[in-house]
Formats: sequence, C-alpha cells, structure tokens
Amino acid sequence: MELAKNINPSEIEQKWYQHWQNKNYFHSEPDEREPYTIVIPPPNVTGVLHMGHMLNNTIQDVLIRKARMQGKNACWVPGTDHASIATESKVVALLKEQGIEKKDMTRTEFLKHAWEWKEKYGGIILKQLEKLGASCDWQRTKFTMDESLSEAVIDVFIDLYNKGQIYRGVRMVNWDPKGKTAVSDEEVIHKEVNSKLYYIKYLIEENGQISDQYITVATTRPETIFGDTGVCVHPDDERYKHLKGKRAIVPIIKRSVPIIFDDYIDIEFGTGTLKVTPAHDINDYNLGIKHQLESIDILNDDGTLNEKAQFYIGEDRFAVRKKVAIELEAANLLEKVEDIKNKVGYSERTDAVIEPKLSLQWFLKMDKISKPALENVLNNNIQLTPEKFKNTYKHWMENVHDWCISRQLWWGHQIPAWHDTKGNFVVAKTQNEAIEIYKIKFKELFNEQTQLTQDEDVLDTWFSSWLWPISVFDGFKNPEGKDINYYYPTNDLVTAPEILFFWVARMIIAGYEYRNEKPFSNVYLTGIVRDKQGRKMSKSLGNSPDPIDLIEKYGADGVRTGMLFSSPAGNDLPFDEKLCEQGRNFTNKIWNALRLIKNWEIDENSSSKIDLTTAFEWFENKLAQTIKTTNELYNQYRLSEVLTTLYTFIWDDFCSWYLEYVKPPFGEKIDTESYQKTVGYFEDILKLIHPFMPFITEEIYHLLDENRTNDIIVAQYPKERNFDVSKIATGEKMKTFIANVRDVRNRNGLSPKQTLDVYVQTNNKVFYEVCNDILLKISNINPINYTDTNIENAITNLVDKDKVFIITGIKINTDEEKEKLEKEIIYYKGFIASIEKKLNNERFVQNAKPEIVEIERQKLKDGQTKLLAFKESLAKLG
RNA sequence: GGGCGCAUAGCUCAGCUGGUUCAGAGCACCUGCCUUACAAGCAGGGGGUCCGCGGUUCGAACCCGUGUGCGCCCA
Repeated sequence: MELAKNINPSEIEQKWYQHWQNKNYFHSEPDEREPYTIVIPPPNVTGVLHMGHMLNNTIQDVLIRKARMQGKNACWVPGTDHASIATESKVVALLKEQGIEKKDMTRTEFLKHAWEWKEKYGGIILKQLEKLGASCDWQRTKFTMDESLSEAVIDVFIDLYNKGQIYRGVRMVNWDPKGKTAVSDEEVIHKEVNSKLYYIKYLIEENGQISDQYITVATTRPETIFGDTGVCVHPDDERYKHLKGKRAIVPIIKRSVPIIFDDYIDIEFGTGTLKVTPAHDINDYNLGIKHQLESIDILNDDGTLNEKAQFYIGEDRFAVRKKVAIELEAANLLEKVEDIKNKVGYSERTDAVIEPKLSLQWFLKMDKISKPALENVLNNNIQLTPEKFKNTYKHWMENVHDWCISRQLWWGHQIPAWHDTKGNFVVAKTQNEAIEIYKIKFKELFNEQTQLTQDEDVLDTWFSSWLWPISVFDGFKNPEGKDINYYYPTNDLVTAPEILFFWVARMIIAGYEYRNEKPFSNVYLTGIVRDKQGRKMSKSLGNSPDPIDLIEKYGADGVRTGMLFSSPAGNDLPFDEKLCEQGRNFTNKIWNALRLIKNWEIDENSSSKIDLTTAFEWFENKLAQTIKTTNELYNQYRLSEVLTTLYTFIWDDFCSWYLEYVKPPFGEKIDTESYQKTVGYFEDILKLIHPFMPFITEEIYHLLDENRTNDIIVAQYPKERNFDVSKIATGEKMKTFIANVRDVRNRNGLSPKQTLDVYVQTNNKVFYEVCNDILLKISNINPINYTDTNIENAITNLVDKDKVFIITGIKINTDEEKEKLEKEIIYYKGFIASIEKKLNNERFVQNAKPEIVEIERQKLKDGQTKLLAFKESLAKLG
C-alpha cells in the first residue's frame, strides 16, 4: 500500500473516534480493577470550546488514556453546568429579539423557553470535545439540572438549613439598574474614571436650633444625601472634638442626623468626615449597624429615586446628582467641587454603573464547615499541583467569608423555602411538607387561609457544582451505591487556578461534609492561555483562535501536543500557533518513520549483514530509561516534560539515530531480526506517546500490522524494566564519534560520499570492535586503524579519552585546526585550575561530601588527560 | 490597603537536595544540503551581567536580606 508523504489527520480522526465509541472503550462500569476517575470541570452550558478548555481537557485526556492503558478502570465523567446568569441572560436576549420581555412572562413560561434553549444549544461544547479526542464516558454525561443532581442540591440545602448552617441575612449586593438584577462580584468591572468630589456643608444643630456653624462633608455621590442618616468623624480628630453629642442637618431634606465617632474614618481623605448612607454603601451599612443608624433606601430598581428620597422622585440618579449640586450651590451649601479619579464598578453585561443595594439573601456559614477542607490540603491529603497554590488556598480558607448562595434569577434551583405573607418562612422540599412544618412551627398563625409561596430566588450555580464529584455518581440519593463507593474519591481534578476557591475548595468542603472523605487526591491547576501580547484569551477581545479551526488545520494530535509543549502546571501558556505547527510536524515525523519501515522488504532467510548488536542494546536500554523517566515525570504531573522527553527520544534517538543504524542500504532487504526488533520498539514508542497523540498512534499501530485485531487505546502501556547505563553510554559515544567525523566533513567541505581513513589511539579497543559496523556505515569510513602514536596529516579529535585521527586527503587548514585546539586548551586549563583550586582548599575537602570530592578528583584526572592530548596535537601541527 | 507569586538566550520556559567550566531545551536566527521515510526535512553554527545591590557558605542561577520591574488573588 502506498502511503502519502504527509499524513492527513482529518481523515483518520473521525474514523478512529467512531471506532473507539463503537467498541465502548470510554465506558466504565465498576469491577474488580483499580479505578481511576476524573470528573470534568463542567463547562458552562452556554459555552463553546475555547483555548482554556483545549488545554484543560487535553491534560485530562492524557491522564485518563495513560491510566486506561495501565489496566486501570478509567472513568472520565463529562457534563455541563447550568450557568444561571449566563444562560438566563442568553435566553432573555433571545426572547427580546422575538419581542418578548421577561417581565411579561410567568416563571414557568420562562423556564420552558430556557429548557428549549438548553436542549437545542447546550450540547455544543461536548460535541466539540469529541473532536479533540476526549475519551469521556459519554454514557455518564451529566447536567447540573438533571433530576437526580437537582434533588441533591435541594436536599443539601434543606439538610444544611436544618443543621443551622444556612441563614437568611441582609447584604449589600451589586445591583445592575439596567438589567434589574443582582450580579456577582466577578461580573463587576472596576474602571478608573474621572469624577467630582463635592464638598457639602452640613449645618450643626444646637439645642434643637440650626446654628450657623457647619461641618463639611466630601462625597462623590451628592444624590444619596436623601438617604443620609449620620455624619461620621474620627474620634482622634481635633477639628471635630467639639461636635461630640451634637447633630447635623442634611441639606435639602433638612433631616437631623447624629454626628458619630468612629476610627474607621480616614482623617486624611477629603475633610475627614463622612456622610453615612447605610442603604447605599457597604461600609456605611456596617457603620450604621454599629451605631444603630436608620437605613433609608432611596432608589428604585431602575436607578431612579423613590418616594423615600422625598425630592426628585422618579428622576434618574445621575440627573439628580447634577440637580442637587445646583441646588446646594444656590443655597450656599456647596463649598467647592474637586476633580478626582476613582474606581467605579460597571456591569459586565449592561455596562451600567453598579449600585450597591441592600437585599435579603441566603448564606451558608463557612467557619466550621470549611475546617476539614483546610486541614486536608495543608497535610497533603489532597495535593495541589503546583504546590505554591497551597499558600493562596490557606490564606483564603483562614479568612473565609460566609457564602451568599442566593441569586435573583429564575434559571437554576429554586430555593426550597416557603414564605407566608407576614415574613415567616419554613424550609421544605414540597409545598405540602412546608405546610406541615409551618403548622407546627407557627401554630398560632396557621389557619385554613394560610398560603405559602416558594422563595423567588435560585441558588448560586456553584451551589450545585460543589456537589459534582458526589452527585454525578448519585451519591446523595444512594450513598451506598455501587458507583459512588467504587469511583469516589476520584483521583485527579484538572482545573484553572481562578476557580480554586469558587469551586475546588467548596467541593472539598462538600466532600468532607457528605462523604467524610476527600473528593479527589490531586488537583492539577493549569495556567491561563494567553495571546502573544500576554493578554488572557477571551471572546470579548477576539484574540482567541477557534480551536476547531486549529484542529482542522493542524490535526487534533498536533493541537494537543502544541498545547502541552509549553505548559508546565500552574504556569500560563503564551499561545502561539507555531506550537501547533510543531505538533503537526511531530505527527508527520512519526508518520514518516512508519513509511520507512513499511517500505522495507523483509528477507526471511538471512541475518543482518552488519553487526547491529550495539544499536539494539543502546536503544533498548534507552527505551527502558525513557519509560522510567517519563513515569517519574507523570508522577509529578510534569506533563509538558513527559512530552518533550518523548519528543526528543522519538525524533532524535529513534528517527535520527536508530533508524539510520538499521536502515538497509538502498535497494537491499532487511533481515527478519532487525525488522522485528524495530517494529517492537516502534510499537512501544506508539504506546508511550498515545496519551498525547491518540489518533495518529492508533492509525499507525494498525498500519504497522494490518492484521491486527486489538487497538492501541487499550493496549498495555510499556512496563518499567531494568536498564544498563553503560550500554547507553556506549551508544552516546557512538554518536560522538559519528558527529566528529561529520564535523570534519563539514569544516573541510568533504562530501558524505567520500570514504575516509580513520586511525584511533585508544585503550578501549573493545568499543571500536563492537561498534565497528555501525561506525563505518554511518560515518562512511574505511575499517578503523589502530595506532600508538600520533598520525601526521590528520585532523585530531577527542572522543571520550580516545584520539581519533581523520585523514581527509586534502591539505589541512592548519590555522583553523590550531585555533580549535588552542580554544580547547584554554578551556581545559581553566577547567583544571578551577578544580585544583577546590581540591587545594582544605575547607572544601573537609566539608564537602566525600563523593563530591571524589567526583572532583576524577574530573581533574580526565581534564588532565584531555589537556595533554590537545597539547600533543597542537605541538604536532607545529 | 492585605496576601501570593514571578524575573535565566530575541521568544517561551527547564534547571528538583547549593557541588562538572553550569549556564540548558524548544522555537526563532545564520550557514550548507531537495542525501530514495520526512524541505512539515537533514547536517551544523552563533547567541547569556542567570533583574540590581548586599550577605551566608569551602562553593550560589539556587539559601537569606534589600531595591526595582511585572503578574495574580482578596478588599
């Protein structure tokens, strides 16, 4: 069969992915084997594959494929999360296009649309993962709003509430007056803007009379004065000490408010005074609680003033700001206005200025429940890779805040709390249960007319994904189930450091709370994929290539290896398409090794014409060493290094050296032994690289033996075996010898076709005898001559400690040779001097470990031998 | 403001327990080759104040202090 010169990945990818699926290789069921489990970080159901997913999922696939080949029962559970905010805003936008407003719909109607949307578009990202080659157990695909997962969320809420871990409290949220919703901190973009600082006079009230004294308060938000319920100064501030116990009059509205003293105030900022508006600023809110100030919310949900403001009712907050300034000015209550720069929060989605707003939210207490999660990371029961994240994790967990778990949205898990009309509520799974509980709890209030309505809010999406490693195995409903007992705790979690707290920490918390066991043993934190300018790749910047385009251009294997070439754990990946190109070139290199081997004709009756023993011994030992090295790197999650180790081993050792050694001369056949050994090595190589390059390795594995019935995806991963470093050293010395001859040719413009004479002066003749055939073949030299003396008219090189004289037949460029030798001599003189300095230093000899001293002595000896050799050669050149 | 981290070749990064004159890899660059597997290739080559300063040590890219620059997280 004729093989194309370059491989065409798209042709084979579809074929093998289909084949693997047909064979059900990705599916796992509990059995007697050791499990190896990964749960996918569920991508947002509205998402499409981006470069971060590519990196993340490639890593997971490498790990899962290796485990599978090692005979473990490998299970990679895929799925998506329902992404309350993102999905809801997508659906709202879509309906708006159709002329439908969310506010005109019932919750049920809206959810029907949302589900329709999910069914239609929600699976895109998972389909894209298939293109990457992800070997997920698709039969186990989960969604955070699946029935069983939803039930788990609700049950956990009820359980934690009953344990007293969940409470309802007032909190300042980020309110988006344009979107009319609360948004999370992550969706607020802080921008530095030019603002004005207004210095406003608050008249002092004395004995119930307004005096002509005043205190000046600086604020960027004069429109909020209608909500002022206090003025605050620092207790140590001499300027205001006389105001103790007095009150101030809020301008325009003429409200009398207390002057309070608190060291929260920054004496240096503005005038050292602060107007306190508890309903519209988080710090003011806390001050208000401390000093028992009233909280007056003067804003409507759309950012206009409400009747509590008493003035400018119905007008927008920014319009009011200007009008208030004018009015104050007119009343001679505006001292001055300064230009300043400050940071203002904007809604990521609507670009409206965020309004801090008080609202009633649900919280999960974090202090006690998070304890085991901290302990078990600190003691490495759960290992973070790279370890540096332990510090960040520790810091966060030691200063953990209660978790606000409610969201003012419809898409998600509706909070199972049931309210009466008087502000009482009970927590229960169903309305009937709620009524039963209510009857007991609020005996005196209950009557036949009592109506309980379910809480309007849904739970934070993380409140479902924190249960993921348990809920995907149905561990809540069925805590003794076969799946949960077999797969939990899972092994590795691969995710981005940005969600270490939002997600990883919370999964650990849930793990200990509900299984009394960690959810996973290792957390591999990837870097962030950045563009060449170091910017994070994002849709809004448009600086991210489409992964699917990349796969079409370079092949899935090329992109996978490209992603991993330069991505040590925890380090950002500055992405460059060149990396994919390099990956594609690597696949092509392996492909061409196949072409070479496939084109050999086998001579079944003869053995090799030349002695290849050292080639086999070198390669077998090097292979064994590579298996061991890469296993060690895997254990440390240094996947990038595993890949580069294999890259060098395959490209250089196998292709550039080994295949050249065994390759029969043009037109000749290959003997059976050489062929079989080579195919055997190649198979091991394919297995080693399979986790990184699943498609091409499967293709080549089958082309190598067209009658093959097994598949590489489930082949036995090469086992570690003993190796002899001296055999590897012999191989390396062969390379040095050959490189020396090549160098002489290059420097002197000699054709590779010209056969050269070589003399060797050595006390290790055995090496040249065992390697003879290979050296002659690759270097194209006549049989080696041995000599005890220096050879005239030859170029001298050192190979190890042996002198190698190469007769070029042309006049030697003496000057160039001299210069080369002199360089070597200078180098070795310095080398020797530095070692002698060490060895002559008594303190070194006394303090350094004996083996280090011994190494130094050996180095000195070798250096002296080499120096002598170079000196002799130089002398000979005259 | 609080915390964490990073700085090594033009670029991206290794360098693990301080010990070879240790300064290394890939990419990029330069030179020569279309050599019957591969030009998506082959054979070679140049390229460095290991961010500055101070200290510990027989010995520092590595440990400590400090300065500078950059990044991330939290408020």
